[in-house]
Amino acid sequence: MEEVLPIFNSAVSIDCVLFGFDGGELKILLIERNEEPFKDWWALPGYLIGDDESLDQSASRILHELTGLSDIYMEQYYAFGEVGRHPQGRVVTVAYYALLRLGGDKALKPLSNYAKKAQWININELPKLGFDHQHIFDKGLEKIKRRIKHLPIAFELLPEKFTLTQVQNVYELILGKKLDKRNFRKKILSFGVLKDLDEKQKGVSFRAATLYKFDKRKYAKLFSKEISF
Amino acid sequence: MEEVLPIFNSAVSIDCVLFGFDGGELKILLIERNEEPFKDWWALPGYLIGDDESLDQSASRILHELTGLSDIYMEQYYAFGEVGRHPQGRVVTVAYYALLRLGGDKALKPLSNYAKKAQWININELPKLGFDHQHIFDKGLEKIKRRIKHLPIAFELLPEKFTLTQVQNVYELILGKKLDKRNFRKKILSFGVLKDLDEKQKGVSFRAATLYKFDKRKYAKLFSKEISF
DNA sequence: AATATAATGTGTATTTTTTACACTAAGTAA
DNA sequence: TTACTTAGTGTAAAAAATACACATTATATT
Repeated sequence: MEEVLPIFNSAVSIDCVLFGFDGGELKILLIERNEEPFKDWWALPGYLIGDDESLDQSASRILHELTGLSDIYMEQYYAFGEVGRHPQGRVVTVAYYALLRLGGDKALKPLSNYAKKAQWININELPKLGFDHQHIFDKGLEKIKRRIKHLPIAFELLPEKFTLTQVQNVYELILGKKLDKRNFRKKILSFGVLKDLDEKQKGVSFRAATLYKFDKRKYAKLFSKEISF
Repeated sequence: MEEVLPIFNSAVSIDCVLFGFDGGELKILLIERNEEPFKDWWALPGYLIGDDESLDQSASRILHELTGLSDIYMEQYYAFGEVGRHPQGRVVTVAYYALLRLGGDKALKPLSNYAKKAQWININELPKLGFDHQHIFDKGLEKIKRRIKHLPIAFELLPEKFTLTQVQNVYELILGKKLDKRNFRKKILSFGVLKDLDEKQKGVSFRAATLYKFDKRKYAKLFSKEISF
């Protein structure tokens, strides 16, 4: 007696929640869609996985095609599969997030015309999003809030050289609350992943702050360590 | 100009990693498969999602059909989608875990004959598993290790009434190391979710320990709280 | 040159949390 | 009654988290 064989009638997509920090603001990357469904709507960059790609590979490729960005390490955080979430059929989407350093160099030019354009938008001024993307974004924000408390992932948002005040700004934006300056510095330095560059900020109109960079080797070690019970 | 429409040529499945605690051992629930591929192999209980079910609903239904268990709260933790992971086509699987109290009452009887049988197996004595299920299990174990450090989820593994020593045993099994008895008790009680039942263990051959139960209301509150930076 | 401005950068005392550590109490079995 | 086995308990020390305020420095203005 034979059970029903798998029926390949579904699709799997990837959606990317990319956080960026720019001009003191926390932003995410959205595209303006050029295709139905939700043509002309804003949405998270996302598309169907390819037949010969793992989920991770799909995520990188899709991000590249829709935004022009490459070499971005993204982390998978949840799969969304409500029945009616895609109007054209059953599409389960796997969501990824990443934290990015913004600033001049990385241009946004969709290679596919599936997206009209890609743009960084302040997370407090999000437009109405297509599909269930608002929900996917909300979960992504929650996720990084939890993460940032345990690991110094905030550095991924900053340029190579940064000041401690900038780091604190990122934390305050993500956590949505003010932190004490002295305690913050004490704690963030205690991770042991910041290197004092013996170098000052340039082009600021008041006292220049010391620049730091972060030590990738030590940073990587932190990820393997676990807090013990 | 028209982009390619979504092509519905994939399948999505659910796999469940159910942890159970019994006789001082940490076990997971496996099925012996009755269908190709991997007929006669051991595997995690899992099957394809249904057309009219969300992922969560599918997970509950599949678990029930393959093991007879119902009313189990499972949590999604990762999606696995390597290209060759399923020999019959592209199947992306979404993994769920749950912690269960074992013991007499819950019988294991697969309703579907997709599984020959379901059985609890010590996590240190796992057989070779079909598909990439060993990998899925490994990730699930990692996940609960991290979780148990922050939230008292171990109680989900215990019977309604339990002793503090039993709780400690569960922690030690999951974390894979010995813990100090006094410090453990201090900490576990400090969560404020345990209720002293003023009642002793019965039928043990030495000094009987005090029984506790856990307070579901306070327990639920813990989940919403966050540790602040 | 002097002054105002705005952000940088620093220390300590207090409280809370974590850790390390060893013996007595109670119940059962022989 | 004795031997055995597990339950149950406290304290001191160390480490981490918190609360809190002012002097310093570079620039811009007059």
